[in-house]
Amino acid sequence: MPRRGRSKKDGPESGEDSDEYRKRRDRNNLAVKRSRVKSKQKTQETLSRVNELKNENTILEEKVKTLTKELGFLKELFLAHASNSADKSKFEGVNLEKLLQDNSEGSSQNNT
Amino acid sequence: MPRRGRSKKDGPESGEDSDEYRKRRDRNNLAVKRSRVKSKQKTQETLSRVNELKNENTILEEKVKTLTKELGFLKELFLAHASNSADKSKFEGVNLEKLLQDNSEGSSQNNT
DNA sequence: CTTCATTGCGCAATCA
DNA sequence: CTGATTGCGCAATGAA
Repeated sequence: MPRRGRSKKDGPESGEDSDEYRKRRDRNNLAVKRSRVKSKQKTQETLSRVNELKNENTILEEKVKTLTKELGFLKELFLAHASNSADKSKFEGVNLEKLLQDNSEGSSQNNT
Repeated sequence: MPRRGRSKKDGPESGEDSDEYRKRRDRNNLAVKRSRVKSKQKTQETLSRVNELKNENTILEEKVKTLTKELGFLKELFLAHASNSADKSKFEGVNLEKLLQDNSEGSSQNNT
């Protein structure tokens, strides 16, 4: 809300004569320009960020695809060999049946 | 550059009397508001997009991590079994040595 | 030429 | 008080 608490004349506020006024205005105009330049830069950076993230994303998706494929391949091989060996239900004590079933969501266990 | 080529009076351009002028101004002011609202919306959407992408990214990175771990695990298992079996250099005719070496870059082959 | 959209700019209010 | 932000209107210009 306008801070107009002055009736007629008790002190310059915005529309002053021409001395300090012009000086203030010029200063502010410069500040405004600075601020706007900064604002536009930020906008551009945000747009760039979107592109960066899109690219990272694409790369990661390809990676997931590749890894999934490899994993599937190894599992097939595994099962095939297990069939030929009668090791079916035990392979180093690993639950192959469960492990080889699906890898969409791996059980996260830190096995260093 | 300002198109002010008029000396005193040759035709209304921007600073007209008050009839059409005000009407034009009001219309433009509305258009400006519309435009600015739209602009701000777009800015917000871009920011949201950044967050969406960041999230997708995090999820994908976790997925890669998990898959990599699983793959490493299977490969170890594979090698271990191969050692105990003397199948070392042949396992269904697969180049285990190469396959199990590294999976950072899988050979992409569409095998439908 | 007319209309609406976009953009640079200055003013004033407000924030910090 | 000072600079930074922000809503707003004006005018130039772009686009249809």
